[in-house]
Amino acid sequence: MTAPSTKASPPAARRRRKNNPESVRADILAVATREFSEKGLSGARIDEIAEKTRASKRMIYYYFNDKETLYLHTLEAAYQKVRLQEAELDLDHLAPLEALSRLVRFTFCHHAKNPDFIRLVMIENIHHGRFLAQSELIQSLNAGVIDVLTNVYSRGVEEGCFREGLDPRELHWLISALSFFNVSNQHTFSRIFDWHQAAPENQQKLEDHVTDMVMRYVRPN
Amino acid sequence: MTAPSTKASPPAARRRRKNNPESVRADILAVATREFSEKGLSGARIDEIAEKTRASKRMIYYYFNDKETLYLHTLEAAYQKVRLQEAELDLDHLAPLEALSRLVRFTFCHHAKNPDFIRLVMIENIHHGRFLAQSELIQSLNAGVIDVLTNVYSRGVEEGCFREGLDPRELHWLISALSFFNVSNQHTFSRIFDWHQAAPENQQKLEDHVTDMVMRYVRPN
DNA sequence: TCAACAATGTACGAAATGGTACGTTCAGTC
DNA sequence: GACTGAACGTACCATTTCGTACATTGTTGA
Repeated sequence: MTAPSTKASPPAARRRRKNNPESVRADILAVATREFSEKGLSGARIDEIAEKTRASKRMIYYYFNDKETLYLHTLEAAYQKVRLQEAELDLDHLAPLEALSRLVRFTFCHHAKNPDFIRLVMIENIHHGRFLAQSELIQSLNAGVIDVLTNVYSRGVEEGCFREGLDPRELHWLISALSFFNVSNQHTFSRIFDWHQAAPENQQKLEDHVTDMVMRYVRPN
Repeated sequence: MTAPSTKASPPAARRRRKNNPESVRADILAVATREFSEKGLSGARIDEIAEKTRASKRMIYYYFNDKETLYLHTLEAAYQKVRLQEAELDLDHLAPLEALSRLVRFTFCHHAKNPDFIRLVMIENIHHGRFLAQSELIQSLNAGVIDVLTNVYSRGVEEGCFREGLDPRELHWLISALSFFNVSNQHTFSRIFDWHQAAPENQQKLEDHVTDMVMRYVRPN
């Protein structure tokens, strides 16, 4: 029975319940991201997400209608975050060689630093991309990535430091593949070949190899 | 009440129940492979596996103790199958360039033709490779892969058609990454970039690019 | 000030799900 | 042919898990 201090005026110390929809929603989404990325759509438990949230299970169903919708929002939020980070990359003022090399290293490091995102994409692929297909948001977000590469690549071809005839989309595919695999298959690869792939020195080596590989692939002759 | 014909002698037409342990076990494993690779460890349902089997749920628990053990056996069987197919590859009598190129194409095609295996590895990575770690069988199976590559690579270096200083294990990593990603991320990549990656002509293009990329990576200078 | 709607807590329900108890049939041996 | 252990079927149980009904509290605008 803590007396509510001066009923409605200041956002004072303790109130019985402070409504804060946006924060609750964000909190749920953050917890859901961890849970889904860790255990997958079917492995994650709504009750467990609820427990780890400041809110209650009721709130999950209040803001997101059901488990699958929550998962979809999680996926969308993850893609949005990625695009925001990518947008910071400014390659237009760099020479093509330098720009491409930086893009590759950025992608590699970015994936390595965001395993949650990678895992969500893995999980989404296990589900045949069925949720991603429902999301117009994600579709629209990803147009720009290819544009950046197209720009860099065509500049490079003009200047003669890249060979002709490559498709920017396929180039993006190659860069993605190497950067993605580094995170997605780290556990099995490390265990099978008894090689601590996550160790900083090995990560550095892989980053160099991946960059080197792409650069060798695009250079003339 | 079909009268059992001449009680015990010939393996005649219809009997009430024909005990066939090995076949039942194999059947369960085959169904489990499909279910686990399709829906993951937590997504697959024992009841559903049982339904799709000629046997009953009781038999699953009879031969495999619980869900996780069944999953582990599924994983082991998948790895075994892969190694058997790889063993058919005979590269020792080929020139290094030809041998490496063939190895890359083989890996790429093999992965493409065995999405179940790829998906199981994805799922295993979602579980941090925790089951693979329990299996001495899988650990032992995978030693040979690197040996083959080491052989080809060192021959190539001697003959001067490969550059020095590369680590066969890292080379294997690169080949795996490109071949694996082609299957594992097909759904999200196709959907995001509105590109039918699974189409034969695109698969052919990717196979060529991947091979090309590896060959350019190892060649001298 | 007070109605009206938004936000939240509590308790519960129904179905799904992993696993088991218990009984029956098969197949080889003495 | 009786006996024994392996192979198998049926029915069931205990828990988990998604989701909801219902009551309550906060907030905002007229």
